[in-house]
Amino acid sequence: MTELDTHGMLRGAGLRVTEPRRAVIEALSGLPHASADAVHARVSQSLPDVSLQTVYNVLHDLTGRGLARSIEPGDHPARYELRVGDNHHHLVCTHCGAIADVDCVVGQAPCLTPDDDHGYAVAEAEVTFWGLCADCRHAVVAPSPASVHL
Amino acid sequence: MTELDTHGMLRGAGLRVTEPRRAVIEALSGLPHASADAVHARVSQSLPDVSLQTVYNVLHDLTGRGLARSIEPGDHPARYELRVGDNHHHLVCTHCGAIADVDCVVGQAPCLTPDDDHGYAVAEAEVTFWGLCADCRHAVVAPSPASVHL
DNA sequence: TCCTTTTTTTGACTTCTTCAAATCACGGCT
DNA sequence: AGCCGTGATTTGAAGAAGTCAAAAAAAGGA
Repeated sequence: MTELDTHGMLRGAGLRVTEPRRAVIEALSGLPHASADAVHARVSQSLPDVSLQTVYNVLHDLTGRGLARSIEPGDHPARYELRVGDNHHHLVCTHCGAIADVDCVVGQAPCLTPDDDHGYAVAEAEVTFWGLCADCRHAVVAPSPASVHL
Repeated sequence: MTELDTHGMLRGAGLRVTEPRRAVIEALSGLPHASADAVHARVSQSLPDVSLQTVYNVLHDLTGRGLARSIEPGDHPARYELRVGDNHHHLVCTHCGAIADVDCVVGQAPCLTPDDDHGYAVAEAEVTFWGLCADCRHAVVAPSPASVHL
């Protein structure tokens, strides 16, 4: 198991080392693809006084310095991950919003060049796979109205 | 120029034909990638009493019946388009949210199969290219603080 | 034309996220 | 080791986008 060097990460990015920030990084490490709320809940276990606003601030700082990445799937709340810079994509559950990682599908830079860029300076290509996660397949598809038994 | 058969589209989808609905489809036809607000503004030119809520209702109905598609780019408000079922993707401006169409990049179904689907029933692959549109490149990048002249 | 069902309106409300001012604390410096 | 300035956190309020719900209006089949 790789030791998580929160101190080094923060200082390396030019950020001050504080308990809330270390706790957010640790939360994200244990909960990849967590929402701000989920991070807050996790952080609150060890630091009950950290506010949700602080979690938002920290997540904003981390993403701004490249230590974290935010994923904003459709109309689901934003989620955050520490995996950055390795060009991977996401499976998103249309029902519950759960997210899973997908390593780059076609070689290393899939679909990275549109044939016509319409004058845009393209910086990044993002691939999102939409579907039902295993849990929701069972919960949503399987029990038809008539077959549900409580 | 193809004539827009709003009546046929609606009836074909099992929806009643109403002025607000025809107007929304026409707005979308003239403004591809319009937000609900933009559609409402356009519709208001001919039908000033149509509420924003109605526009939301209509857009919801149209997307539900497959007549329109909604695009939800990151933290920008949702946008809508009539082009459906032709597997194209989008260039989104990170600064202003402008959207341009990109025809399918790699063959016909790019990156459509993740090697590991993590138990998800994948229904769709969405590719989004992020970058600066031509206007924003000039507005944001070009004028450095010192070189701006009012 | 009448009647049922679908649409539209109105207005309040939810959720996620950001803004702003005041307080607090990290950490470079002496 | 202690001070101080800048950067971090808290608090509380506000904002944007979209949804919910009940009542009024209109579409279109009989």
